[in-house]
Amino acid sequence: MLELTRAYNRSLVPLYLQVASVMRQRIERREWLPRQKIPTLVELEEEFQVARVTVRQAVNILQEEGLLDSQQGRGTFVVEKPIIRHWVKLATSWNVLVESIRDNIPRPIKVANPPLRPNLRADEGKLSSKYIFQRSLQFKEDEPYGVVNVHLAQEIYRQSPAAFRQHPALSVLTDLKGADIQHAHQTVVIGSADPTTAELLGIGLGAPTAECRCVVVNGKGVAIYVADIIYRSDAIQLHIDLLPKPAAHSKRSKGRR
Amino acid sequence: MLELTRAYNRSLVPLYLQVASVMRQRIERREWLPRQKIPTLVELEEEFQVARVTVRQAVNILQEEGLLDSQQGRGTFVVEKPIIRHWVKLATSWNVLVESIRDNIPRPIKVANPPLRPNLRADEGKLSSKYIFQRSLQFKEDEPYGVVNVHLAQEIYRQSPAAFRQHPALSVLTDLKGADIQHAHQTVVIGSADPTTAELLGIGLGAPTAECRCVVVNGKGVAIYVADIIYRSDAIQLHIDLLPKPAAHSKRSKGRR
DNA sequence: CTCAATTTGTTCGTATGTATG
DNA sequence: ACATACATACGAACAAATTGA
Repeated sequence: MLELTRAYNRSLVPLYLQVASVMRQRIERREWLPRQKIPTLVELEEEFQVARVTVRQAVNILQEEGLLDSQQGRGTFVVEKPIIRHWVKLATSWNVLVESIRDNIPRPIKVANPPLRPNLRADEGKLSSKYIFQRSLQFKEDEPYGVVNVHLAQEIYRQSPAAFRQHPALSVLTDLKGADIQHAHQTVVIGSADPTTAELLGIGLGAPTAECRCVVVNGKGVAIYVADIIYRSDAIQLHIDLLPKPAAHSKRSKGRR
Repeated sequence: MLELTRAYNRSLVPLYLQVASVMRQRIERREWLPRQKIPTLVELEEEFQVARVTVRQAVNILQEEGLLDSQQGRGTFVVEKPIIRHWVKLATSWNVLVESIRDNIPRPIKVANPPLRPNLRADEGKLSSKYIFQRSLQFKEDEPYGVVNVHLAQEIYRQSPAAFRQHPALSVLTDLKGADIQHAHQTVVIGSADPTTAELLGIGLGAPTAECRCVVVNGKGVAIYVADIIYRSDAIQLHIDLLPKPAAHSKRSKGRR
């Protein structure tokens, strides 16, 4: 390393990976457009203040990811159709959530030592006496993008075990008569992949993830459904309508389509 | 490295960093509680299948982050009050958003080469003829946690330049008469820090971030306000009420707390 | 066609970081 | 703590392909 304490030092990850993620971002944000020639190695060296070889390592990574294509003597180009994920839109309302789940074909995963009960914070609801644990994987185009860990109160599970084994728990829950759903909420934070998740999603240990926790509470304040859903960070997107679009008469409860 | 192709190989990040992020996660998720003794080095070696020194490197990192405390002969312990962020709750409705911003004291940042106009997708609205660009930093307890990049249509800015220079654009916009706000939406994806953002937020290049884009469209379909807000990933949390809680009389506008 | 400029690709030597046993 | 192996990063020099004058 040089004598210079550079900005990159804040991060412990290798330099060429840092450079690669900045370049990847430029492609995803369409600052570098498909088929376009990106700056030369010399220019990139200067911009990032790194050696030739380091830029090359970064370019190699993006080549293997199918984002860049280098040609000796000509330059390095963004490929014609860089694969950019962010397909799955996280639901922001109950109806949309249930609808989107109904189309899913989650693949169940056997789990060796299932946790007995969810790790509930006090404000999330009271614990039920016993829970059933299920884990499944969500796929899109044969690629796993989400791990679903569901704790379902046994009293609920008992009402229709067959259905719960075959279909997503949430949609069964919605159709269930005696569920008495009172409240449902979801929190999302950015986390990092633990070994199990990394393995299931095919991402690196510690790679960024979106951790969604969805809790359904019944009339007695008991959490009957607690799901921890972990998405790979590049698979999801969240869309929030802050104001209703047409803003006609601001009807609130307009029948559940 | 051994001859073994191990799971960790999926990630190019150094092993000890991967191990550190798993351990950090356990503390944040409260699987390892404050003051609790964590597994011994030997146990960790076995679990992660890495050498002693590698575990120690990971522990060192978490010590410097103020999460762990090792005592020779006794063991390694989670500190009493591990600093866990996730304070800022991302707004999911217009009113909440405006309210939360009103309390903010963003610190304006000079920007050398401001972009002329926002990079709008077709479905986000039509471009206005000219925009004003502003950048500011959001702080909590003297720590920066968010970078706000705002494009404000000049026609709007002109109506109250003084206010727009002093207050958050969104709250001024809300109070403005001639704004004709028709629709507002926000999208959130997980991204990674570019050099500028990394510098401003004091995080590593390529460290995970939450990228929020908030667009306000007027009656003519013109985007009068386009904000790109980049948060450090550990500072924010998103809370979505899927079903209204008490469902009593569903009072909506109940005075500004 | 040749030449020179441009640009990617490769190699060497050295220093430091990472990971193992 | 030590010896070993491999990865990361630097600077510099050189090779090979492309382009346009």
